Amino acid sequence: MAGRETNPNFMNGVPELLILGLLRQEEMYGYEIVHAIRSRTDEVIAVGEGVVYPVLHGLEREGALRARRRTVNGRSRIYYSVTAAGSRRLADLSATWTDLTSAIQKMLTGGHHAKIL
Amino acid sequence: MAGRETNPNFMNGVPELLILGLLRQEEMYGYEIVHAIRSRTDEVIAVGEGVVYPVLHGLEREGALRARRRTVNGRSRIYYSVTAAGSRRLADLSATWTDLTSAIQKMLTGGHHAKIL
DNA sequence: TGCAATGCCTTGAACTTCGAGGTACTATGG
DNA sequence: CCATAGTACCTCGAAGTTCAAGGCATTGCA
Repeated sequence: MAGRETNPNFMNGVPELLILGLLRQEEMYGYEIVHAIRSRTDEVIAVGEGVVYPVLHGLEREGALRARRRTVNGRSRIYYSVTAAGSRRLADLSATWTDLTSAIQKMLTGGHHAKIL
Repeated sequence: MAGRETNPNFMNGVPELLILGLLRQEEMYGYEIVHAIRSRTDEVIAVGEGVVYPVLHGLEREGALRARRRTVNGRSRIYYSVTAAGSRRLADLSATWTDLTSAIQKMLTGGHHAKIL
């Protein structure tokens, strides 16, 4: 019994956050995003295409991204840009991420002492 | 083809990190840890017992934690404390976490511009 | 007596990511 | 001319976590 009420997968939405953050700065296509995340984080984070493409499609379906097909150098690419809804979503995810990291920071630097007995 | 070589679940080990960080400061038992995480993070993070107990058992099996059964107020509790190996593990996880957050921070504050074409 | 809280534990469902594979086209080099 | 590597899209199954809920036993309180 006792309704646990934990939080829904507190660790989620990071790939989404990264992708939206990237696209806010600059229009990009999937394949480019995969490599951009890798290089800009110096390999610290390396998500595969199997993560990026589904996220892209999901965000587009939700209206957070706008897709535009363009051909460059004989190559067909799908460029994504952030919509107004996407900006809001990004702000939300950013806030959540900030809360999370500062919570963890607080825990690690210790110094509370509120025992339960 | 093409060996993707992404990083193994870059988001993992956070519950472990939190638990080790907590126990480094002070000996605790499972049930207490669950509530401590909740209260010290102001509900931002709320992991359930289904997460905490398995992590505790795993860390003990690896030798990162030492368990000691004690009875307090007629209640049997299993107190865990961090071993030397546990401290090393904590240092590793902390470093990984720091790298991860600063990588994400870097991505979000933008300003790189190293396009791939 | 009955209910809530304490304290331990396990398990199945749900969700994410990983890793690999598939298709197609272009550029390069032998 | 053909083979290989790179670009660019996509999907799917296996693996790994976390969630939510439940079970069990004891103590405290009304």
